[in-house]
Amino acid sequence: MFLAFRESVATALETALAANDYPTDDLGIEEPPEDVEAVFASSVAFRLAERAEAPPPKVAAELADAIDPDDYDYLDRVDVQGPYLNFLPDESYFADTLEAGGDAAFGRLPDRDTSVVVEHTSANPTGPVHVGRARNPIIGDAVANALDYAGYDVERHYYVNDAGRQMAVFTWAYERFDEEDLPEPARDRAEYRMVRYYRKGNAFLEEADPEEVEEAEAEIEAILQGLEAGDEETYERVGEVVDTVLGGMKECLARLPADFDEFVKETRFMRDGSTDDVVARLKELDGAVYEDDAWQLTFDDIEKNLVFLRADDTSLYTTRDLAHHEWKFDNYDRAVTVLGEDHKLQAEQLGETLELLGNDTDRLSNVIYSYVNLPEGKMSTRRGTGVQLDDLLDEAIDRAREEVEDRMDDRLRDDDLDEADVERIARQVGIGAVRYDIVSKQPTKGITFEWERALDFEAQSAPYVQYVHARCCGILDEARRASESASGDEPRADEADELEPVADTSVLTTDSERDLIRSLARFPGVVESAASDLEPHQVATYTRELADRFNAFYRECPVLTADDAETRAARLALVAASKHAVANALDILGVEAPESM
RNA sequence: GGGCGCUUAGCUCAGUCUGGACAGAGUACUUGGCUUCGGACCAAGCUGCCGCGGGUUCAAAUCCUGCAGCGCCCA
Repeated sequence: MFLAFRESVATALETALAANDYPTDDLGIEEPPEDVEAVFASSVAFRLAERAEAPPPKVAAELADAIDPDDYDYLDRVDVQGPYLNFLPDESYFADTLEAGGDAAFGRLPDRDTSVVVEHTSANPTGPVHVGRARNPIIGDAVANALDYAGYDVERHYYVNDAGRQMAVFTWAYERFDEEDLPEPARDRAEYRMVRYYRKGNAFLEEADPEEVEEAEAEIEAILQGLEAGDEETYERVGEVVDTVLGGMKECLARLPADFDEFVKETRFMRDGSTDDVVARLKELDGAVYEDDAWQLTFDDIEKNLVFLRADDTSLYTTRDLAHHEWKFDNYDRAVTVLGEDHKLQAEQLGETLELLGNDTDRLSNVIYSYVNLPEGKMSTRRGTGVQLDDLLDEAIDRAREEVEDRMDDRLRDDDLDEADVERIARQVGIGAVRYDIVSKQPTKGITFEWERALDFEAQSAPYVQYVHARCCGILDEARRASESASGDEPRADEADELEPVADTSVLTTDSERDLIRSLARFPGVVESAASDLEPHQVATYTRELADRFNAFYRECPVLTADDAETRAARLALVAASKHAVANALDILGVEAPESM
């Protein structure tokens, strides 16, 4: 309704402007401050004042007069408040919102028939996922979810850098060292076992006799050359290491959960010839030069050249990534990449080069986030410094479990939570809190990881929002049981929230009811905006507002014990809509919505 | 040295792209509220040179510019 109403307002304004011979390129539509009753407002009168040779309030009045609300859907009236035009919705706006909210898919936008590939995480398979990287899957997954809700056909990809020096070093180390010479793994899972070889290998290259290091470097070089030459045996050796480590990392990411439709390997674009093809086309470009023993590409806007082919004819990471991105363009309408700020220059060069190669780079967007650092500095898989994501999640779950147990005695509701429930709630709340904390902030802001802060369940956190969902479920559950015992019929098997299809909003008269329904109406607009800006934190900001509004409503308005049947039915519909909005908003954020907690 | 990003209440953050109605939340601190649908809740109070200086504008946290601090990147 929100989006349809915005359309109406835009059309109304445009028509009124045109009728008065004003330009229609700037409508100045905005959402007014909270204490103004309107859903939309326009500040256009400010800008027209000079041209009209009249003060803004007068222009605003003139425009308001030119609009007949009857001509536009959902528009009840246009108020003039000083220089502002305020657009107020009619009752059908609220009624339609309540009806739409009854659908479990509330907030999902119509199919756009447009495919998007979201690439995220793409961490080199060198070892356990640490917290420094954790922002990527959490933001990436939420971006993908937001696009999905906004009606795009979304594919989630993890690009696997299996052709670089890191993997050659890893493969060499894995074959070179014996397990009995390694320390115990921190955790009994593939990537924790495997990373020991990688660390040992790197330490060896730094500390061993120069002669031995030289020998090792020759073996590493041989692996790289083997990959470049398309040698099958080399692929298999490297592939074993890559797949094993990646297998463990997948398990870790699945705990968030962050799942992928496809793991796209870099070597794929070496083997299918597309990297060679890219190289050939790059050489033909005007900006291509051979300098300092390498083929490079110069740019107009970027100072730094892009080296795309070494003297020994080996390709570089970015060269292969160019082939990768052209493959994306061939298979998807749009491509979104979530990457750390350290890759920003690379990404700019990549975009420029794709453009020079004749691609339409408007189809490509990047979401860039700042790294999570420890108070004492950077995290590193190679050096073994940092906090592992697994440890953070375990700790979060442990603390959440303590909370659940502490609160057990205070619970008003006697729904007898058993051991399995406690464990479920601990997991939902613990992991939810970690994700919410990360996804609710602008990605460009730096985060310094601190245990206490990351695991704060108070504050504007996931549990606060999750609690609203559980409350809604509790009320709807009560309502269903009451209706079953009253009717004496067979228990209905369908959803509790389908109980009361009647949505007569005219009985919802208190401020808290109106505020809540207003917030509910905005939800599809929030989804739209979060998806088009690729900013899932907008959804997190919204969940807080919605939760606030719901709690205020809950306090003011008894639902099950409402004065009359109509009010009860309408309030139940409000609860059902709230439940759907909260559940779906949390779903976008990748946070579970518990039915009880 | 050059490029990019960040800087808003004691603390953690929205708001900045697209300038517009008195700059908002939470937390902390001070109060008050459970025989009533779930108190992980609600209500009231307190909290600001929006990093600093200049500019554009009827209007600047928001745009431009110089500077500082922090982060990232570049040989």
